[in-house]
Amino acid sequence: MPELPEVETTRRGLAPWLEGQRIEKVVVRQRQLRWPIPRDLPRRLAGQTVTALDRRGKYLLMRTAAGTALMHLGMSGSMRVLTAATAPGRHDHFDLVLDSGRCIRYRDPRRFGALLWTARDPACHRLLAGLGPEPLEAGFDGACLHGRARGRRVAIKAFLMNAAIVVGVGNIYASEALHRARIDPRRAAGRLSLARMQQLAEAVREVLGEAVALGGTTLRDFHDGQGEPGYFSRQLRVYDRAGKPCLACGTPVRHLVQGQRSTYFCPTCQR
DNA sequence: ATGCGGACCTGTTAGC
DNA sequence: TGCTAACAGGTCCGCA
Repeated sequence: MPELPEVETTRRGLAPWLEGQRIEKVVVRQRQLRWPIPRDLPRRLAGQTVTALDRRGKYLLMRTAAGTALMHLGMSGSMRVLTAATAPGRHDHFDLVLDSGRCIRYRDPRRFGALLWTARDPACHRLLAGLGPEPLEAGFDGACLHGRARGRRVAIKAFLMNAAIVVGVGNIYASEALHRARIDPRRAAGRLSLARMQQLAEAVREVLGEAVALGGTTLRDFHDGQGEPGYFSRQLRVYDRAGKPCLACGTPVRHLVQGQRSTYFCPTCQR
């Protein structure tokens, strides 16, 4: 479900409720997520004050003086602000109960998400250490894409979705960015000129930036911390539009499968 | 080093 | 109407 814009939307929605607040306790109902929630995590987090809620790629970093909780929403995760008394549902796997009486509840039907703890600099954590640049910050541009693509034969779409190259671009925004940059998703990454990579970097920034501004994309079930859907869905130009006219030229949008993931593109606009 | 396929898990929908 | 298969927004890991 969540790509960078959805995670950032979640972060922005939760930050005001978390930052400066003390965590009274952590209630774990289901430990088995992508990795088991560490047994000592509730003990380490209880009594701590949240100094900041940050994001790195699709990970949320909840910082405290004792260490940092890493949270990932996987494919189907979401987090909401509730009052602690609200009855939990079947897939509500853990709660962060605050002194204020609020409760940040994590829900994830498929359990591909994660809640982990690190007492050290989270940037050095094995899951974060190898991540590429943030697409909406300085350090990401066409030159870095071009440089990293040298000699590589992977399809540009898979390349773009590789978090070691750039973080935050998932299946929806990869198709959207390639359409805006007019690049065929099947092209070998190493065969694209610097100029085209610059267009692609710009398209990635544009798509993700607009999506963040609209609160992300809700296709089926994404909702922010307040339970609101994202409004970028309407801006999607190719994703989930197979057979419908390309909004630029009218050619029917094509669907294909790359590496077990759906890709959508316009065979006329994208070369 | 790179690239590919499988693995993790549940819910929803398309098709027979 | 009911069953089954395919598919869904992620990404790590092991193997060739």
